[in-house]
Amino acid sequence: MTIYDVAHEAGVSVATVSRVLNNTAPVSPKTKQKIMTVIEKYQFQRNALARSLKKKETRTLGIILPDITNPFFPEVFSGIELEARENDYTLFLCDTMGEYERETQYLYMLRERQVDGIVFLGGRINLSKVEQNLAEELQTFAQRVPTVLVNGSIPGNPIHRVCVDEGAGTEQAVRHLLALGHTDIAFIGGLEYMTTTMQKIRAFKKVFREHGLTVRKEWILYDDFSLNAGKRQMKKLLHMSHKPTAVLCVNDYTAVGAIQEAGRRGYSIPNDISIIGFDDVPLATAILPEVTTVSQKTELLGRTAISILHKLIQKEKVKKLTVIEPELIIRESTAQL
Amino acid sequence: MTIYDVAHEAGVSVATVSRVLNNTAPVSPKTKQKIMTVIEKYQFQRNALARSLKKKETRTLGIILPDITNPFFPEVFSGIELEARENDYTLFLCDTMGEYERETQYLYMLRERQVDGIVFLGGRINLSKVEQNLAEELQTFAQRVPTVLVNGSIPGNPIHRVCVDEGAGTEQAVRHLLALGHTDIAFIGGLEYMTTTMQKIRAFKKVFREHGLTVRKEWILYDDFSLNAGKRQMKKLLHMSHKPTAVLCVNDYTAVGAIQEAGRRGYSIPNDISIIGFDDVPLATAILPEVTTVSQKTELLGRTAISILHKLIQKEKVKKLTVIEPELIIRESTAQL
DNA sequence: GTGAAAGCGCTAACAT
DNA sequence: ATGTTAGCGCTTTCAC
Repeated sequence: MTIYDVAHEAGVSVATVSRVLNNTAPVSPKTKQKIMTVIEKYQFQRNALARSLKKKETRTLGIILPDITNPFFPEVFSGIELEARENDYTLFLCDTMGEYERETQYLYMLRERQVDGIVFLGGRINLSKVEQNLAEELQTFAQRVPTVLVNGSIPGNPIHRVCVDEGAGTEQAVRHLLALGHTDIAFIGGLEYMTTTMQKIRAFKKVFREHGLTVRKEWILYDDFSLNAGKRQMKKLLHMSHKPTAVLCVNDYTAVGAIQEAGRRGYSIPNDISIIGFDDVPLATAILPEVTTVSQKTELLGRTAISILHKLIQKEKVKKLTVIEPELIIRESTAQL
Repeated sequence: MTIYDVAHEAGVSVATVSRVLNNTAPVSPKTKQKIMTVIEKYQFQRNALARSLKKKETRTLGIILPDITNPFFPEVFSGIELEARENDYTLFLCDTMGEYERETQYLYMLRERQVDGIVFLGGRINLSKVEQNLAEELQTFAQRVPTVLVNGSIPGNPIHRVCVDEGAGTEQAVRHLLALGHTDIAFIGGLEYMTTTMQKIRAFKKVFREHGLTVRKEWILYDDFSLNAGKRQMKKLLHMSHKPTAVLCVNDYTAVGAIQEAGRRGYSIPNDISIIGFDDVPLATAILPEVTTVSQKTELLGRTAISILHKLIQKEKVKKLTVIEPELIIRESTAQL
């Protein structure tokens, strides 16, 4: 059923039907009524494809992320969805499952589908050294379709982005530990070549330096971002002759893994060791002790990304970088030395 | 840039360009080459809107689910994505956040967008008594666009569905507990009017009946599906004069909540109380003790849903109901009485 | 092997 | 207030 069928059945022209559908010009109550009756009778729904083709706007957005299974992403997706809904966008969700090549594929696919904009999380924009061609590709893309990066960047920062200040968050965490009397602090997890990891370690070192302390190189343990990373590296730490009294983790997932491993080996958290996470995903309050962590304000992060993207789409002026201040959430996994 | 521009630049007709783009008819190597050159030079990408409008197929699917923040759903979404990708579908993700009204909105929206099919998880199809009009709406919808329901149904089962046999899974769990010597078993969580809850309780009772046991009414504790539900109801249980020695939880989330609460009150799991979850989300292995649970085989579930949907779309014959057998995963939260 | 042209369902400029 | 009509960018039939 098309707009023509409706027009015919109601004895009017397609233009008039279009007018009542879009409320785009005055139509007499009578004809309007006639048309509405037909629409309801046949449950007519217009074809968004045709509409978008003509209007050159799809009201659709692409979200590219590396792993929906990692609890951080559903949380920010939730914020994205909320804000998108308010602005009447529908979302394509593209999970690259950590493969950079797939990012490229999705980028092309989304352009073919004429999305009004995209938001890009994780993946290549988290690499401290982005391959030249990956960066260029994304930049070229961003010139053609409005794009915002979340918690990441590419060299030269040519693309709009919204970021949590992970350095500031880490500083808060370290200061908290210091205030509790800890100076033997280790850092667990995160791939060395990702900015999330680097920023945190940099901030960690900075605070130490300010306090005239130095961080022990053997206590900086790189790994991936998984639960098992936390377990593995905690185990390593616990085998050392000189053990830290507190450990900072790259995210809540690894923190939980670390806590589990410590518990399994008979250590009591936080009495024997203080542990601190990052992100504040629901998992952080699921375990005993509940994890002290740094909130990324995930919902706000998602909402902000869309609100910026929306402005970009309307060609409003927006500043290139929006920073979100994280917040230390003190719970049960940290204690006085 | 359109196909016309390409045609013009290459000195051929649009038909020919279309032919090489779609490989839909033989084109001489020479002209093909000319066209490819132009395409690469200008980075031409075709407009999927126009294409879909003409072909009456969009290669898009709508996924409607109640809460992407609940770890069960990202897991099945992952399976969905995997299978969708293999069949070249792109996904609209619609999170209703538990609001039935929003399901309706998304249903309409997806039809306007001409999706080739939808998969529907949770929400109204999980209600043991679906409101008449909600059921009808969905049924009418399913007649017009291929639809598959995951872990749910509506009266009369007119729509294709794929379900995990939650009853069978629960039976395995109860038998496991029985085998460990437990007969004082409680059940925690789940809204009373949802099928996920009902099916489990029914199976629970059935196994008890078979063994000549009866379940204590005061040990069946309804609540929602959250972590806090687990905490709340475990607390209640622990305040009773006669306490169960084992508890069955409606999902892993509540199981973890229950474990946390028990631990907080000084009970040792599984020594004092055995606890068993359902779903087998990653959370289940994140805590100490790792939780014994029933795997829903989430990835398989997602993949199956799409593979059925795909067949439906191609108008292949598919059986109305596909059942997936769950599997008991014995870990650390259950022990001999 | 290639081209001309109709048409997918809609919007919007122009006419009445 | 309403109708006519020209596209939007593509696929596909029908000619040649």
